[in-house]
Amino acid sequence: MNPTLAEARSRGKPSPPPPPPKAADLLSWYDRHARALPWRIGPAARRAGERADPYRIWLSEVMLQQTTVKAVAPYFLKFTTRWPTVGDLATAAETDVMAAWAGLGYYSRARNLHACARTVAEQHGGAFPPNAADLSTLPGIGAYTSAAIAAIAFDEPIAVVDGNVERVISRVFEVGEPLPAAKAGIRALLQPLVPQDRPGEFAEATMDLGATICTPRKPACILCPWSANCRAHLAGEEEAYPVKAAKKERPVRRGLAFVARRTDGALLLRRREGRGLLGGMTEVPGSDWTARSDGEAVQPPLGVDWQEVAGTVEHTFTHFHLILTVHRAEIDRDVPAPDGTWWSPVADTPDEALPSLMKKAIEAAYPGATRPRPSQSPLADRAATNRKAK
DNA sequence: AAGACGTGGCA
DNA sequence: TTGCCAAGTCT
Repeated sequence: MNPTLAEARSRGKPSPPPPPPKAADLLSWYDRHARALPWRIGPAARRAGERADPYRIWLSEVMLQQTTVKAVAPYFLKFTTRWPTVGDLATAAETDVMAAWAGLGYYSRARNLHACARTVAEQHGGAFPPNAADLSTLPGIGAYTSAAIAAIAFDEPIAVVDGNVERVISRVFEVGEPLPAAKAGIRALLQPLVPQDRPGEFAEATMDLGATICTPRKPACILCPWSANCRAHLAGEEEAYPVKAAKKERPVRRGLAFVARRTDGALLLRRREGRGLLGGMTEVPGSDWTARSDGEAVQPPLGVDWQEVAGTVEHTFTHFHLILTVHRAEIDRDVPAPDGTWWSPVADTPDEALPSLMKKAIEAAYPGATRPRPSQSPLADRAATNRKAK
C-alpha cells in the first residue's frame, strides 16, 4: 500500500481517476522488453516490413490456450518441424497428430487443430481467412484466438483479450464485476486503446505486460509503463483484481487400470472413444472412473494372474481428482490381443497417443516402460536419467 | 449458462 | 504439501 495514498484516503479525499493509458507508452516499453518467442517475429523485423506467418501464429495460439509458454515451446518446434505448413498438417493422419500432441492436454484442441487445417486447405485454398469474423467460424478458434490471429498476422485493429489482458485491464480500470461475466466489459474498455498502426504488437505487448509485470501475485508496478494510469495501483489494491467467481471443490473418483506387459516388453493398449475426457487418446484397459470404487465389477482384459501394484496413481483433472489402483501382469509372447486392443512394441511407445495419466499408470506398474527412445541429445537423456535416479 | 475439458510448475 | 493457475473453446 502506497502510504501517501493511504493517508489521502484516510482523510476522506478520494483521488481523481487517472487518465486512461496510452498505447504509445506500452509500445515503447514493448520495443525494449518484448519477449523473444519461437512463433514471433521481433519488433525490428516488423519495422522492416516482415509479416508473421498465420500458420505459426494459429498453431501457437491454439497450443497456448490454458497452457504455459514453457510447456508449449517444445511442442511448437516439434509440430513446425514435422508439418511446416497448414497443408502439411492437413494431410497428416489424425492419429499422428494426436500422438504428437500427447502430454499437452485438452485433447479436443488436437482434434480441432487437425479439422481446422483440413478446412483451411480444402475450403480456403490453403490460406487462413484474414479477419477475426471468418477465423472464428473455424474449429477450435474462438473469440480470443480469432482476434489474436487477426491482429498479429493480419494487422486487424481488434481487442485481444486473454487471461493476462483481463488482469491488466481489470486493474487499470478497477473492474469490480467478477470474471468471467466481466469479459465483455473488459473488451469494451480495451478496444478504444487499440492503435490503428500496430495492433498486433499491441496485442503481444498487453499479454507480455500481464505475463511479466502485471502478474497475479506481487506485480512489478515499479516497472510498469501504465502504473500512472492504473486505478488499482494508485489505490494500492493491485492484488484485489481481477475479481473472480468462487470455484467449486473437486470431487474424487476412483478406478482400476490393468497394465499387461508381454515378455518382449510390448504393452496392451486400446483407444478411448469419442470426444469426452481424453477422447481419442490411447489408454491401458481399465474400469470406469466413479465416485465409488466399483472397479470390482470390471473384468481384467486377460484371464491371467494379476498383481496389484503397491500404492496408487493420483492425477488431478480440471473438474475431479482421480485415484487409480494399478494391476500388472506378465503375458506370454503368443497371447493374442483381445478385440479392440493391440500389443504395442516397446520401441513404439513414444509414438502412441498416451496422455500423461496413462504414462503414470504404466510407470507405476513397470518403471521405465514409457521412457523415450534415445535421442540425438545426450544432454537431455542424461537429465532424464538423473531425474529418475533421484 | 455453467460445466466439461489436462497438465506441470510454482509459492 | 496443496492449491492455484496458464495466451480458451465447446456445448
